[in-house]
Amino acid sequence: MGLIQAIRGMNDILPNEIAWWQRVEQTARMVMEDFGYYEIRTPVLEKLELFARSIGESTDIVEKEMYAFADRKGDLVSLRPEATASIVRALIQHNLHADPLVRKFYAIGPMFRHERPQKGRYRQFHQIDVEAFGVDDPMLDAEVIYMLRLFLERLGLVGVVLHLNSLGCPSCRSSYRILLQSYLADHAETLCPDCERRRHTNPLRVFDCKVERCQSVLGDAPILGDSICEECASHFARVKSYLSQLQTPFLVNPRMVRGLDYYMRTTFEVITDQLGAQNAIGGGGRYNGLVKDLGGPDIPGIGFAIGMERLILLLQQNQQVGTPSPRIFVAALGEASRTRGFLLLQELRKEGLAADMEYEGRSLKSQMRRADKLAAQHVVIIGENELSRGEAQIRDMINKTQNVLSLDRIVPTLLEMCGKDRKSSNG
RNA sequence: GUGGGUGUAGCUCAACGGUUAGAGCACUGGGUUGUGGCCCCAGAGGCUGUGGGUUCGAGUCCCAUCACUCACCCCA
Repeated sequence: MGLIQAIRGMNDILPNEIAWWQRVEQTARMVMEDFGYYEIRTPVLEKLELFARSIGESTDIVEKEMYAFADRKGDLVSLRPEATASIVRALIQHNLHADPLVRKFYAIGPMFRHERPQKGRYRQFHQIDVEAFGVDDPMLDAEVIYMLRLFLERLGLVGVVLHLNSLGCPSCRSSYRILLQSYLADHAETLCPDCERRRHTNPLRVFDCKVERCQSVLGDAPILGDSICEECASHFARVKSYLSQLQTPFLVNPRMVRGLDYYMRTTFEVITDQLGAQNAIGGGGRYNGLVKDLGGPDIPGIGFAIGMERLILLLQQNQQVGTPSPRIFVAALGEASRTRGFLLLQELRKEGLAADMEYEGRSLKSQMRRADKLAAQHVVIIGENELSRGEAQIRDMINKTQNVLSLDRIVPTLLEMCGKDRKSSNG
């Protein structure tokens, strides 16, 4: 089609799937707020520097995936590729850390990364994002992970595994890095070209490689967990202990490395095997140095993000959502009846009843068909005969029964019949 | 950014290089003076993604381009 289309990798979310989004968002809000999180909304556009400094100059996200450009004034800006940086910026800018009550935030909204689209990967995608500041205790690490699990459980998600790791702190990681680099140097000729490059730029990332040769090399590689400092080790041990006491299953994955530089100590990912190549539906970790690096006070932080598209794809594979609500349909025959029906329709809506009609004066049969398609529970039929007597018929579409009522009793009667659940929507 | 696959009706898909491009579902009307689902009949709906080329002739073959899709890469 030569017509204007949506930009590549950016999708319309159409009415027939919006119920999924609403359910996920509502569930998220309920769970997060029970845990003491407050919603925050930050701009989708930020100064480029914010992302470069927080995520890391040499990460893939910053190097090649950002929607970055110069605005009309010449300032370098970018659509946000993730939410943490913006929330930290807002925290610092508004001194939110000074308020002991408001240090836990959640945000829901679109993110942008210029990658080649694929199943579960889009250029505009949506995240539910959670950040908690000011607490270094592993109790919070465990609680954050527990909340993530509870959220997914409440949605009825099955078949996902929580991977857990500790990346250590900057000091123990740098000593490990040297260890790993020398090991990789010894096996340099076996590595794939990508890993040969990564060996210098970001050796930890070699663990993510899916090439078999590389994985076999890594079998004997030094493990980060063996060389983290005592403090980090004990932090990690306590996280695991709390999780066990919370009966939250996890899989320690010493090879899990995450793609953003600011993570340290606890990191985690929720993995599925049902989405093809894009197997992470959520992930996060601790980032104690980040607030300070961005010019704020030296306070710790931890958070995670959930990919809504991926989550919903998974839910759709295993569940169904109903279409909303009780509906009343007004069927009218003849010009005067149509006018009366139109006025009645608006009265019903004013009373909070979901109702609709056929506006184009089709045959009664056609109108009944439409009512059936809409799954209307009741149809109000106003023909010329009824109108002349000041009456209408109410047909119960489920029981196939029908009776005559005077027009002025229609609204109260329908209110009584569907009043109880008129605001329910079975999601 | 690199590779593979696919673009035909609103949707799912047919059509050996050869008349006027078909089917199912969905839609509209009728079968029933004014009553839904099932059934039957009829109708409407297409610049075959776009632009070039080969050919007497292209939905079909070639090139380009755009989009979708899967994978690499990376991540949510």
